[in-house]
Amino acid sequence: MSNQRLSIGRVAAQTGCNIETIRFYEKVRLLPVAGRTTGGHRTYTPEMVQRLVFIRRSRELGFSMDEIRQLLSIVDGEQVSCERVKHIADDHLTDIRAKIADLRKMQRTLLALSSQCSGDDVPDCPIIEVLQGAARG
Amino acid sequence: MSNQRLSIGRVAAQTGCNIETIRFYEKVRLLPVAGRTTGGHRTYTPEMVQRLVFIRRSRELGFSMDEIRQLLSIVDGEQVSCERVKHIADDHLTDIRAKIADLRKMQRTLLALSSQCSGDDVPDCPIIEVLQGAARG
DNA sequence: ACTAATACCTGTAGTTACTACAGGTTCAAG
DNA sequence: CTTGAACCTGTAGTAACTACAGGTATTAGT
Repeated sequence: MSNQRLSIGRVAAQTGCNIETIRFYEKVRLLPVAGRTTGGHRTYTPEMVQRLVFIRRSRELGFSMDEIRQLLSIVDGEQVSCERVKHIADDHLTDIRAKIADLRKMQRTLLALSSQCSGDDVPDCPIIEVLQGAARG
Repeated sequence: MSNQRLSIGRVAAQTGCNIETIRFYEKVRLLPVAGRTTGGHRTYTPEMVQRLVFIRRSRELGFSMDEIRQLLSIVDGEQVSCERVKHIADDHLTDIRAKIADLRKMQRTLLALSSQCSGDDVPDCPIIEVLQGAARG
């Protein structure tokens, strides 16, 4: 492979992203169509690697592909608008808060149930009873 | 419809589950195959409704279909083993804790970034900078 | 230059837990 | 007996990938 164009395997190794995922991002147009060698293997410029890093970091922060698309279109635009970025981030924070609240509710209920459950090999299980329809506090 | 066998629509209304979901649960064998009228409409006994309630409650607590299958097989068994139920519940609690931890990490990072972001219509956005590769504290 | 090992290619199907049709049949009420 | 609502089957779509199968390119070593 020529001097600075990288193979997909090297990009994967550098970014910690796996090969199928890189191809997948191209398919769903998060990444631009890669260049090709004469034999048809994909080649990547440093800029594309950078973009992939951006995508991965965004995913790590829980942004959806759709949100990432919006972020990328801002980055690709003439100038970045901090306002629009903040809006996307804050919406996402609201989602995260809601998910945490849901999980905590489950956790509280389950902890309460589990603590009433002896864990012995007995047939009377409070967890099952609640699931089957007993009222809950 | 005869005296105590309910139509799928009534079951849906009673349980708050939607019709497609009920059919789906039958297909994936969380619910037993429903009876049929001569014309082919599904009919449900109160026991089946009960089972659906069980499934729904379990889903509300975040149990996966697979975990629910395990819980149901315990319920269907000769005798309920509180030990096995508690084990499933406690594993699930571990999952929940991990998910909450992940979300909180995202939340912390995003809050830090968002707070540095003026939200003005300016081109210098700290969120974008971090996503593009600046180091992070 | 040749060969073998590894890397890469395309395309499809599977994952979770549903939801949303399309196009047809049955049921319940009047 | 008709109409409208409820129901039927089967397929495809959602999110974000992952895992093949079956074939071709590249690269390292001789």
